[in-house]
Amino acid sequence: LQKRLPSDDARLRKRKPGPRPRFTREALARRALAILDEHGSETLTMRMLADELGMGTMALYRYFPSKDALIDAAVDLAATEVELPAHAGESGSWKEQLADLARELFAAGLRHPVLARERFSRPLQSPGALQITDRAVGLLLDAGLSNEDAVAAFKALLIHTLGAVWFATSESRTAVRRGAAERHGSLSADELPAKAAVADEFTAALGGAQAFTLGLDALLDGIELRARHARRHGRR
Amino acid sequence: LQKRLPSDDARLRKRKPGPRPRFTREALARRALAILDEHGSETLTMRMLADELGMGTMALYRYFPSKDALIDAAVDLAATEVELPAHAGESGSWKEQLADLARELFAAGLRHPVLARERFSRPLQSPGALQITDRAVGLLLDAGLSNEDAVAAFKALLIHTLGAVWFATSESRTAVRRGAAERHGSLSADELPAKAAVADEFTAALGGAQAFTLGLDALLDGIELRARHARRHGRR
DNA sequence: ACCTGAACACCGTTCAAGT
DNA sequence: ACCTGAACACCGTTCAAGT
Repeated sequence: LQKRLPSDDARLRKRKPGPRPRFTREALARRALAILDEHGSETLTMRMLADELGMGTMALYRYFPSKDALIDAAVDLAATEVELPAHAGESGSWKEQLADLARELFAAGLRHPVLARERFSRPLQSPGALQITDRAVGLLLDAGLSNEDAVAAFKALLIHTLGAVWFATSESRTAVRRGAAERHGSLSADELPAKAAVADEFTAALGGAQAFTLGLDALLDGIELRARHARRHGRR
Repeated sequence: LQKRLPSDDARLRKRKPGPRPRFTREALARRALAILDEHGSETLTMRMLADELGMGTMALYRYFPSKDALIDAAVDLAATEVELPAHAGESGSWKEQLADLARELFAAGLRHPVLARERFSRPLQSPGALQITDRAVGLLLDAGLSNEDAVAAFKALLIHTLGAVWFATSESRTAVRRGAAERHGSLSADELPAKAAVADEFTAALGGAQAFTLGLDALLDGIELRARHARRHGRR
C-alpha cells in the first residue's frame, strides 16, 4: 500500500547533475488512475493528463514509454489496495477466508473500476496481484482440491469477482441508456413471460451487488461439494 | 439466425427512384464482426472497413450513424448465433438445461470474442439476447428460486460465462507476453509457495476452458442448494 | 538531465458537392 | 437517393531543439 513503484528508486539514485525530475512515476500513475476510474481508458488522453498536472505533453514520456505502460502502472496501483486476509487458520475456514478475499477485491474494484476492465485484457503480474493469487490458491489446496482444480477454481472466483465489478459499474453508468426502455416495452409478456414476471427485480438490481453475493456463495458451496467429493474418493 | 436486421426491410420498401443501395446493414455488420473478433474494437477502423468492402469511407454512414452503432449491430449478429435449448421438460432438468444454455453461449463467445468484450460495456437488448435471458430466468424460477434470487443467479451465470470467454480469449492471445515469464522467475517459492506448487497446472490451463467448466458446475450446484433451501422454508 | 513545440500519421465525423 | 473528397478536431508518438 502506497508502495513506491520500482523504478522510482533507481531514478532517484542515479541522478547527478542538472534539474531533478519534478514528478514521480507514482504521482503520474495515481492521477491517471483517478481519470481512468471516472471516465475509462478511452477518455484518458496524454494531452489532458499533462494539462491537469501542469506539464508539457511530452514530459510524460520521460516517466512512461507509452500510454499503455502508464495504464499498467495505474492498474497495479489499484491492485495494491487489496488487503490480504490474515494468515490461514487465524480467521475462520478456507471458505470464509476466500469469501473475505473476494469481497475485498470486489470492494477495491468498485473503487477502481479500471481494475476489472483492464485486468481482463492485460496480465496483471504486480507483486500485490501475485500475492492474492498465491493466497487464494493456497486456501483452495487446503480445502482439498487437486492442483488442477485449485487453479480452475481460483480462475472461476477471479472471473466472477471481476466480472461482477464490471457489471455493477457499467450498469450504473449506462442504466438509462438510449432506447433500452422502449425496446423493453415493445416486447410483450407473451413472448418473454419469465422476464416480464421478474421485471421489477431486474430494474431494482441494476448496478447492485446481489449477483456478486449470490454467485460467490453459490460458487463456494459448489467448490466445497467438489472438495468433499475429491477427499472422499482419495483423489489427493 | 441469419435474420435480417430490422431496418433492412424498411430501407428496401421505401426506395423509389435513383440507384439502389449496393450493400445491406447486415453485410456491413457481418464484415465488421469478423474484424472485431480477430482484432478487437480498437483496431476496427471506418476507413479500413470501407476499403475492404470497396466503398468510400463515408458511405458507411449511410447504413450506420456511427461506429458505435455499427459495433452494436455486429454484437447483435453474434448473439443470434446462440441456439436456445429445447423447451422446458423436453431435455432434462433445469440444471442440465441451464448448463446447455451456458455452454452454448460460451461456445458462441469463443467464436466471437467481441460478444464478451462488448456485452460488458453496452446493454445487449437484441431480441435474441432477450430470449436467452427469458429462458434462463424461467428455468431458475422453475428451480424454485424467488424472483430476486432468480435475477441475481441469472446475472451470476452470465458474468461467469462471458468472463470465462474473456479470460480464455485474452489469455490465448497474450499468454507469452512481455516480461511475464521473467517476473514469474524472480519470485521465489518462499514468497509464493502455493503458486509455485501449482505452476505447471497454471500454465497448462492458459486459455483453456477448465475454469469455465468447473465454475459452471460449482455455480449450478450452489444454486441448487439455495433453491432446495428456499423451497424447504416455504420462501415461495 | 529534463522538458518543450512542431510535426507525422493516424482517428471519427461534418459538410458541401457530385451523379 | 446514394456516394464521394476535402476538411475539422482530435489522437499517440517521433524528433530536433531548447535550458
